[in-house]
Amino acid sequence: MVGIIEVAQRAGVSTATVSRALNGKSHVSARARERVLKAAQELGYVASSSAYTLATGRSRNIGVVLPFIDRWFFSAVLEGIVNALVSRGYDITLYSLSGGIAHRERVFEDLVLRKRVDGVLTVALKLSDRELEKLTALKKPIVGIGGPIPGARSLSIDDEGAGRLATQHLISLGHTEIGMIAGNPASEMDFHQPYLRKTGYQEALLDANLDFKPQWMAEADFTVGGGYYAAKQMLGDPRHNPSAIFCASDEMGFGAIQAARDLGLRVPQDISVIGLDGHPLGQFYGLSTINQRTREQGEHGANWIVDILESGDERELSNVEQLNTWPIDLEVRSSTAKRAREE
Amino acid sequence: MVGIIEVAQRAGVSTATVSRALNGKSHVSARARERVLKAAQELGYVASSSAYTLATGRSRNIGVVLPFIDRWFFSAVLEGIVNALVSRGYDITLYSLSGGIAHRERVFEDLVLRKRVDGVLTVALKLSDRELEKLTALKKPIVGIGGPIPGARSLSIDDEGAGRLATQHLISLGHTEIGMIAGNPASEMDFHQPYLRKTGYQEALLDANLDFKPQWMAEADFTVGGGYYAAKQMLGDPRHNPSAIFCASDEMGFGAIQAARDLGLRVPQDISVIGLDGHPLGQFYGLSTINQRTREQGEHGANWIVDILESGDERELSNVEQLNTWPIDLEVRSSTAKRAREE
DNA sequence: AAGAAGGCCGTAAACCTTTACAGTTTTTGC
DNA sequence: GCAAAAACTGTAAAGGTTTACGGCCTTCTT
Repeated sequence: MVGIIEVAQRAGVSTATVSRALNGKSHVSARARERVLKAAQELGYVASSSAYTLATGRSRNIGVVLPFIDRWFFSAVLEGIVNALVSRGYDITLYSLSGGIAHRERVFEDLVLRKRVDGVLTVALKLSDRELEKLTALKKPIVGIGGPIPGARSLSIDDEGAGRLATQHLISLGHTEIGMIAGNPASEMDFHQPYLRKTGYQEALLDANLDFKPQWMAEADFTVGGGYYAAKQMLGDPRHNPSAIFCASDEMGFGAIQAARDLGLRVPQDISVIGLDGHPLGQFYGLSTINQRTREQGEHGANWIVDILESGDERELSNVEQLNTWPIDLEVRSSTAKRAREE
Repeated sequence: MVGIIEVAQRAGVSTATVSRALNGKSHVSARARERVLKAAQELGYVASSSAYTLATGRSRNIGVVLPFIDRWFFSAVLEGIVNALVSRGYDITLYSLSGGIAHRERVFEDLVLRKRVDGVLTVALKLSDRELEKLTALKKPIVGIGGPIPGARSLSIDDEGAGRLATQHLISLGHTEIGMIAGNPASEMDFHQPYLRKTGYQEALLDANLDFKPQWMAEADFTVGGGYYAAKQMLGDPRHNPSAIFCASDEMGFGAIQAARDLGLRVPQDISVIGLDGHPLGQFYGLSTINQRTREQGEHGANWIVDILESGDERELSNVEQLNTWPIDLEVRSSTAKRAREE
């Protein structure tokens, strides 16, 4: 294995100079730098990251923690994070919490703390006081994507506002019996969107003086399956089926559309459906939605944490509560239309 | 920062004993072990992974390289990999190649080689000779998932056989004009499935003495969008539209179903569609498919590489060509039916 | 009871870098 | 051309762990 010593010998300089030259530090003559670069090239030298980390205390590695990977929202955020991080020269270490609660404890206790990462990016996760406290004590910055983190930085859409906007869109089309398929907080670890989106929906109804029936509120997984079953129950009940549904995610929306079809209802003539996400499939199924540009959220969060790390300002590393609100767009397609139901 | 020295002092032993006790090695008395464990617990000690790596040359970290993250196949494999790896105590470092070719070079040259990972898991990727050679020289095992890797271990379905099976299913339903939407090798980095699945399709036609028209073969992205546009072209041409289509991925299949609908064709009465993957959405759209149990492939590949690393046999670390064929299942749903078209 | 065997344990080297500090050379200003 | 400043370079310590080796203490055998 070729180390920095071999490079130094071949270039006829000391290891200190090699290190400086290779890391682009100043205080090294052009001539020496050139020779070092040449020697390193010829020997195929590449520095050992563990020795680098041990010596500097920095790993150029960000830990990313998410509850799931194979659901669209999470993989899209992750894609954005990875792209941003590699282009800034950082590695990413991936932690998924889908293994359950004990597993989660281990992730935060063991892994994150082993001087292994310079910072932590969480996606749609609420950190416990204990977890937050640990990270804070270590002066490792945390940035949360998709949900506010009390006491730390976060980047999130205004979930309540999004719920309100989606509902208002339906109201503006003349709908008065509006259902919602909301997320199920318990089944989704403990992120925040379910509650907030529901609140936005209720507020919009209240503002418009519209009725709210408990039968119009269902809780389900954030998946196509969840949306399908919930919509089937809601739409299949002839006593009080709504004429429009707001789904807390696009995937639920796809399920709802399919459920409507299977019940013989036409979308949007018989039933309007709006989702929330900006899933690429939405275009094909004509699903109206609130686009939250998920991948860009990931990129932005990743760049943010690197900015903090590279600001050179030690104080920046402490966690401070700071919420960055990410803009959203209403994207109207063919799954929502004017209310056509006879009274 | 509390290190091994503090633990040793508190436990009244040497650092060597602490290390041995904590790593479960022998040659340490029960009494000493107990005191060490207690001291470590009280101090909240957790070993520095970089120092461990530097001293042992092992990182307990596997590099995972994939071309995309936010496409279903890849995120599903990744989910499987992550689950298997964390439960065996390994970290994962993620590399996505979606940044382009220069980026790819960097991943393999810089990152993978920095003694940073103990092994590499690639997903649906063909390694260049150069890349393979580098890894081989370092005695780091490679396992490829989803495609054979010449000169290294790989785990893959029989893509050709899968293509044949899907096509034979359509033939068995009486179809004689069978189209295929195949992958576009150029747009998809350089993995192998596109070509092989196409071959299987052609062989099945040949075996059954069926015609093959060039208009029945389209190349597209492995996405819903790709399938949609390709199917629309193929089905929209009244001169030679097929009565069944085999799509090289389920997502293409969803696009094809939607295209058929938009053209006023009923699935499966007017047109049969079969995909390949086992995408969870398939259930909702009734897409017949070849299920390749993607997530389990990821788990299996991950366990395989850890087995190699922990076999204790140094020779195992060298890469040898070895192909493990992963079984597939035909899953018939409602998108394929007996040919009903009048002659 | 003496000697041997073997289990425990500690010392110190090794892993590979970065970087503070000190020393040397070059440049600059007059 | 000289002194001072600046730029460059080298030595060696530091970073936190693992582990080879040698020494000590038990315990067993005869």
